[in-house]
Amino acid sequence: MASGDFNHSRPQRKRRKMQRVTMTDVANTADVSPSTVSLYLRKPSAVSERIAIRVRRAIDDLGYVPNYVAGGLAAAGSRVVSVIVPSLRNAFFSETVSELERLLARGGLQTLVGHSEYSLDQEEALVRAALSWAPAAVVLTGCRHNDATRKLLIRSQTPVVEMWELGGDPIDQAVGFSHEQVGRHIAQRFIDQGYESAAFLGARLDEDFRAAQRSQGFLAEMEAAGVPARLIENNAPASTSNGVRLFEELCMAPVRAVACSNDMIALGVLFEAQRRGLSIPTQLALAGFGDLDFAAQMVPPLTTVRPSADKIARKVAECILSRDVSGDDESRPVEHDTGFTLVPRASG
Amino acid sequence: MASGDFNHSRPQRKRRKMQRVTMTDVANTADVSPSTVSLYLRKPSAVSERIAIRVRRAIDDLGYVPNYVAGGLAAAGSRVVSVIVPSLRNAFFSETVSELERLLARGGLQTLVGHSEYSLDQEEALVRAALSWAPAAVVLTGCRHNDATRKLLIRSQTPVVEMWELGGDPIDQAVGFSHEQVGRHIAQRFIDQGYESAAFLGARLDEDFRAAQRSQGFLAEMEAAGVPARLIENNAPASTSNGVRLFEELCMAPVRAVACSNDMIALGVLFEAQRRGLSIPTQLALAGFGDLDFAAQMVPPLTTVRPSADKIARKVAECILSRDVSGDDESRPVEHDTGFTLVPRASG
DNA sequence: ATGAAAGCGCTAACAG
DNA sequence: CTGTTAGCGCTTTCAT
Repeated sequence: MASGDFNHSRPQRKRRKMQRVTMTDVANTADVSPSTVSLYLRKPSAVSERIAIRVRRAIDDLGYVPNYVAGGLAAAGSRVVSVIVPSLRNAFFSETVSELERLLARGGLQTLVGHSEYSLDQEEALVRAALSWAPAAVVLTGCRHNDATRKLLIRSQTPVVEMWELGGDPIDQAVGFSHEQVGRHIAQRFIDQGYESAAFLGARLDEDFRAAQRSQGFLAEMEAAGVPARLIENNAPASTSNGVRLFEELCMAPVRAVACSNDMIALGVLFEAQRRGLSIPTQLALAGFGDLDFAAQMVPPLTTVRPSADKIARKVAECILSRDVSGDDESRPVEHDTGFTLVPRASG
Repeated sequence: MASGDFNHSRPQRKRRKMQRVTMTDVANTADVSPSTVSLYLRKPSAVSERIAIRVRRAIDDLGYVPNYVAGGLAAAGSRVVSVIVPSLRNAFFSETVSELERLLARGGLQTLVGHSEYSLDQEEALVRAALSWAPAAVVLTGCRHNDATRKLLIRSQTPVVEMWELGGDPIDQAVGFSHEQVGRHIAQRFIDQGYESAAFLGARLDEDFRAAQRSQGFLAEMEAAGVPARLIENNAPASTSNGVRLFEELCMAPVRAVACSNDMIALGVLFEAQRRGLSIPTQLALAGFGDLDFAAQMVPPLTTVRPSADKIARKVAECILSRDVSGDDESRPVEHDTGFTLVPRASG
């Protein structure tokens, strides 16, 4: 990525010189010095009650809103955390971002989101932009990044958390689980049930490395057990309609059990199976990944894997927040395994 | 909200005084003045090719990453847009945020997200935090806000876009459609089909004002047509499992047609109906809202309403981006109706 | 416990 | 086209 890429200020909106209320205004009104106001804001207990009252009044009267931008500059580090996910349309990530935002907000941190559309170059661009905010931390999805991204991040000294995947060598901290193991567990379930043939339905496997790993684990385990298993894939998003499409393709040469990239795909399979009069699990066994809300409601309920998105979010937040108070370093890199749960249900 | 709320800098991570590469460093290396570097970054065409080359080299050699925080301070206005939605778990909003983020990024704007959990007070807190970033714009969901929020926003002179709903009096710009009309259209469809009784299944109606308006429109239209219609509601999220729950409650006194808060709820109804052996649409007609991906795949396909989340996102981005270049003011407030489409399918 | 002073890294007139 | 000069609003020693 060339250097000319960051033009951080195109012709800007003519913000009229509105006299924003500043800390100095507050100080004047309260008849104290600006630094005292600053101190009060950051550590109210450090100023006398008499002054605290005056400052508080001034703030309310004036409707003062602090300027984090200025604060960030002075303090050499803003209170934003940049979170970069492949896609917000994906329920896993929107769930994680949602929980993360909530948790970080408690710690006084603002969440900056970006989505890479599963592109490593796009990710690099986002990281570049993120670093321009001198963020308190950068959260990335997965442990596969291009070289420039890694270099940028390491060089910046910014705390980094990679989430939703384990196994690469972490830049700093990693929180997630092994997707290959997920695939293996599903395969094992199918093997235990005695199904004699199987397939994995995958979407965007060349971009979604985690889904690819699940498929690989699945196929490997099947092969080890001597159960014939195929991979059907395409490059469309992991949606229900794509599930229908993938399953249609699979039906040209049917199998006894099918594992899906995720629950959305599985939902598509369920519908298409209904349309074709295929009974689940009698004629076709079905498994998904994600344990999204509807999985348990399906008819029949879906066998799936619960990755606990919020557990990941909690752990990530913890990494960031704790790092934030203690200046501990050199303890990295670390991997935190949040595990996953196979949820056996009637579908397969 | 009291004044003590914003402590924008808790004991901060001890960032060692790492010598971040600054613009001055680049200037020195390239043997030009800092302002020339700044100019090059913002308007490459304004510097001579000779110097451009030197600067570019220096940037690459040094691995310079611009500091937006400093830039924002100097330019009196950062290039972030704060987007506040009720929930990111909701597919409508994650879709909108996703698209918005993409579009704004093109314009060099970073997206700051916050979710209010459908609470007006929470929203106020988020707006307060957002304004601390001197954002280029604030995007809110819906047109219902508390007084403090409105005051804060108006006072700040920040461009505001309220999305996903029309009908209130906009603070600045509004992009969306009438949810009441959505309800009426669905009702009309049911009336046209000759169903003699109906119900609306609603989740969180006292917090989700938009869903509440859909229910009101629906009920009003039904009443006008003399078709008996009931409202079944609870305070759980608008999920598939809640759809099941609401429908179970409805089944104590069945009706001929049921309209749902959204498609997730409708999916729950479909499953529960299947379990009870109720045939759709023969015995029960069903309609949703959202036209989520799976709606068209359901068995039978779901009659629903398509709000076009990305159309909203596009229009919002347009409002922000265009405002950004031309300093036009005083043209507000404006409402942009993005409309919606009733998508009739086999379910009802 | 409070204040004075010195920047943080960059942009934006303005001069040359 | 390039450089000089002031800040932007806040935090942070360091005195008092």
